[in-house]
Amino acid sequence: MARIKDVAALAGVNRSTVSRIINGEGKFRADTKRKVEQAMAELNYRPSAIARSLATASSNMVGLLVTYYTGGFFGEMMDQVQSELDCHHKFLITAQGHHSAEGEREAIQRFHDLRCDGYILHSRHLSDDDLRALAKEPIPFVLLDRWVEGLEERCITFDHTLAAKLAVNHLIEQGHRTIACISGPLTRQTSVQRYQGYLEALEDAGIEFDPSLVCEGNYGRESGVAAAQQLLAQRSDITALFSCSEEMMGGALQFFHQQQLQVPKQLSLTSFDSVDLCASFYPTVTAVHFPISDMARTAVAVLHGLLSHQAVETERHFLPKLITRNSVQPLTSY
Amino acid sequence: MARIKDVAALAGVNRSTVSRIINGEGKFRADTKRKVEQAMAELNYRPSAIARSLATASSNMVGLLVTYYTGGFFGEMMDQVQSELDCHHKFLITAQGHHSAEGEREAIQRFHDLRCDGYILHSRHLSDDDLRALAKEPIPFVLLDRWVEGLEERCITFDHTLAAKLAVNHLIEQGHRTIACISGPLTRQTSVQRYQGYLEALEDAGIEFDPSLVCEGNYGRESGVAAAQQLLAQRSDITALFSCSEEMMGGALQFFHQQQLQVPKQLSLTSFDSVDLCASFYPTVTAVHFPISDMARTAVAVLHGLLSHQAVETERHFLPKLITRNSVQPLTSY
DNA sequence: CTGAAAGCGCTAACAC
DNA sequence: GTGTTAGCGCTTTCAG
Repeated sequence: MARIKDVAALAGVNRSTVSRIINGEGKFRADTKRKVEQAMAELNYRPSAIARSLATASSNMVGLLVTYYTGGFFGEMMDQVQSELDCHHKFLITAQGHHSAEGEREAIQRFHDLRCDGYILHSRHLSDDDLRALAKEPIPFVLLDRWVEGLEERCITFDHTLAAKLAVNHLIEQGHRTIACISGPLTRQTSVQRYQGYLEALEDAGIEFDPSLVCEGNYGRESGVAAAQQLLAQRSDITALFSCSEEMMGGALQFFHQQQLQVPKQLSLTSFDSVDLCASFYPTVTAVHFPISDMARTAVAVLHGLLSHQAVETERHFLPKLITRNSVQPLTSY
Repeated sequence: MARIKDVAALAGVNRSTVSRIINGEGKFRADTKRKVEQAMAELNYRPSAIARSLATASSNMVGLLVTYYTGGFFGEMMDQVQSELDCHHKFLITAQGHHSAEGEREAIQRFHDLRCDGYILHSRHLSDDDLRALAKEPIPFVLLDRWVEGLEERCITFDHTLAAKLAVNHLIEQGHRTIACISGPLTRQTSVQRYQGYLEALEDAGIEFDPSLVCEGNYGRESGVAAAQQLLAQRSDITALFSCSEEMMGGALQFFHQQQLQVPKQLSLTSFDSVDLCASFYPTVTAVHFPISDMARTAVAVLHGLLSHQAVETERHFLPKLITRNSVQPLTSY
């Protein structure tokens, strides 16, 4: 593997000249430049990002922490982050948090060991205090889909409560009163927010809350079928259901099909959705879209601002949008 | 950020002693070790992977090239690769090929710039010759789900032809004769192999091939609905259908639902499947499982063997397995 | 506009 | 067992 000194030797110049030409710093005699470029081509020279990192104290790497790789959600996120990073000629390092604070800590440790310039954290298990402590360290980071007091500038957030409200309101507007809810794990901040939205929508409409109408899932498909089964067993009078994740909705829908339940004729459905899975169900399911792509892109922009010490003017808070499909029917038409 | 020399100074020893202790090389006085460890803890010291890479000429990074991040397939692959790599204390770098030879080349270039120790390539667009040329370079790599002559040792392969045959045979065994096929893009080696399996199954059973029974998709869900629509329009006598990807099967199934077509009563279905999407459909779809997880893990093992110059005894060729679900019915029962 | 020389943080002979 | 001394491949003052 050719090194800069080989190029310099072949071109008959000093290493620093080659370095400057590579980095486009200053002016050079056209002749010098030509010779150097020719030498680089001839030797098939590519500067070592590693050596460069050491010399510049900047690795050009960005760490992305996610909870898990499986499922479409993470891929979407990563896709956006990588594309944006490509524009800034930065490398992406990923690590999963393995569903524990310890795992997330280890992942960040790896980023640190690699001397990443900054991190994008989709952290679900580190506490607000952990994060605030991390913010005292010199490495900048942004938080994706998380709000931590005192770290507002680094938070890319989404209004989960409003989103859930939108989805549930849509059912209420269609005349539904007995609305079930499959929530996410209530140990997670965003799950609680979504659940909260469900509650608020009911309250706003003057519908009394009934705990037998809610079932806690774990965001996975299997938990969706289990929840649907349990809910229907508990309450045969349910006319509508709201799921806090698309996977759980998929599971629920599968169960309803098995039961020969007609959607939306006998049961109206709305859901959360981040990767448009709801568009692929039958029937297609009306859902609030969680704009993870936009948020991921914004995260990179904000981090880039932090890294280059420039203020970034982007909106950090995202609002939900309801996408109407074929899973909801007015109650009156029964 | 503390450096090794700070630790050495605080512990009152030489840098190389600290280095040796970190890397567990040789013996040290218990006392020295204690002092050093204490100093490291006190300074919150973490060795710089970058400096270490430069000094050892080994980055401990492995590059993973994939075609695209979206969808569950890649996540599954990455999950396995990362876990295995974790065991060997290696870092994972990923890049997507963006569906072009140029994109794949760029991705590999990035790995090279970062001085990755080795690559795992899920390459779909580089030619066999490109790959053979790459094999002449000093950086070792393995090919995931690809067979290239002359590179057998580095190829982790799957018998796509046999897999498709299994899926189609299953339909034939149930008495079906008019079997449609939604193929993948026939520009891809593995797509062709799957299609080939369909043809061979027909031939073995003495069923004449009819081009109006096949439609080429692009592996995406949308192309599945389009293909299903087209096939049904062309041939109303189809009794069974085989899809070369789970996403396309999902699309097709959605279309069949819209058409009120009963599966498997009026139409039997089999599919390829890598992330068990077929288990989440309604009805669940009988499918041949593409063991991407096992293959990904094997890829790491083989690459690790290459990196440590040890022969690896693992089976590099994977065989399909049919997973029977609820989408197939004997033809006689019509 | 280009060269000389020091240094980024670590490891690896080689001494002692 | 531990210290000394060179690098690894690049950038970056500082001269000229």
